[in-house]
Amino acid sequence: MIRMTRLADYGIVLLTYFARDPDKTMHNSRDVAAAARLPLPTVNKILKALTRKGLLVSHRGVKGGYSLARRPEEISVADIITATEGPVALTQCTQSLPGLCVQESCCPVHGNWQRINDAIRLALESVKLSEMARPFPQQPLTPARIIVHKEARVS
Amino acid sequence: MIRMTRLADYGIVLLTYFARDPDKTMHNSRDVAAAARLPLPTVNKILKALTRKGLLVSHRGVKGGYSLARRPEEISVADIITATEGPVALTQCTQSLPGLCVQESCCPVHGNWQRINDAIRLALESVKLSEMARPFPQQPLTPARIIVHKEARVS
DNA sequence: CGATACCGTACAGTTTCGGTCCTGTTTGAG
DNA sequence: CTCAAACAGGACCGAAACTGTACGGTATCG
Repeated sequence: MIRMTRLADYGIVLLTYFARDPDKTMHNSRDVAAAARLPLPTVNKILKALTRKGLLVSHRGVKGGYSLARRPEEISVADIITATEGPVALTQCTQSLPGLCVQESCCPVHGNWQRINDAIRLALESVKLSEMARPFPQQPLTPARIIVHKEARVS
Repeated sequence: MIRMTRLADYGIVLLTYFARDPDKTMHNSRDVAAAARLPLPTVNKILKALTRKGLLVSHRGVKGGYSLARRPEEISVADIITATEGPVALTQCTQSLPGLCVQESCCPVHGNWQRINDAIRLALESVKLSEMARPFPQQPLTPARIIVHKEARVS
C-alpha cells in the first residue's frame, strides 16, 4: 500500500493548525491536541520530533509553546514526512549507501527505482504546507508537475 | 519513509525476468528464484499472489510454470504494487470508504491528501514493466538493492 | 517558589511483515 | 496408468515496526 506512518499523517494535520491563522503564531501542545482531537501524549511526541528536525521552534516556560520555524510556503509535505519518519524512499536499497546490497551487481532494476523514488519525492516536495492548510478544493495536481520520466534526474 | 513492502519489491524484480526475453515466455518458480537469488518459498508466494491478481497466468503440471498475462508495456508498477500489497494510498483514510474516519468532518487535509495520492498513483502507473526490465538507461547512482540484513541470501 | 509547558527517554501492547511449511490438485511423461 | 514435477491455498511463527503512554527532568514566568 505504499504506506506512510500515522505519525507523519498526524504531523501534517497538526502543522496545518499552525499554518492556518498567521496572527496566532504560538500554540501549545494541549490546545493543538484538542483542536485536532488527538491524544495529548501523542501530540507531544510529534511536536517534539518536529522541533528536533527544525520544522518547529519551541518556547519553554509558562507562556511557551511551539511556532513554525519557516513560513508555510517554505515547508513541503516531503519535509514533514522526512522529519517524522526518515527519508522518502520506497525501496530499502535506494536509501542506503552503495555496497550494502548483496546483489547490487546483478539487480536488474535498481537504477529504475531511483527514478521512481525521485518522482515521488518531487511530488511530495511540490506540495507545501500552505496548500495543505487551505480548505481544499483547488485544481488537481497536474501530472506534468509530478511525473518524472526517464529524462528527469535531479542534480 | 513511505515504505513499500519487500514483497512488492521482489514482485517487480521477478516480473522483470519474465519481461526480459520475449522468446521464453514460460518460467517455473524454481528457475526464477535461482535467477533472482531469492528463497524459493517466498518466490512461490509472490508468484501465486501475482497470478491471483491476474498479472501472471499459471500452467500446472510437469512442464508448467508462469507466463505474463499481458505484454510488459501493459503492466505498470502501480499494477504490481497493487497486486502484492493492496491499493496505493499513503494515508489510511484515503483508502477506506467514507465514514470510517472518526474526524472526517473536521479533518482539514482530507481532500488535499486525496490529490497527493492521485498524483503518486499516476506517477507509478506511468512506469511500465517494460521500462523496469530495460537495463537502466542512466549513469549508475548509488544502487544497493537489498540491505544485508540478517540473512545474506546465499543460494 | 510553584505552576506551566517543553524535553528526553524508556516501555509495553498490538499489528504487520517476512519467511517457511504442509497438504492438496493438476498435468505431462514414461 | 502410475509417478513425479509444478502450481494452489492456507496455517504458522519469529521478528520487527508502529502506536500510544508514562516518568523524571528542565526552563520560564509571575
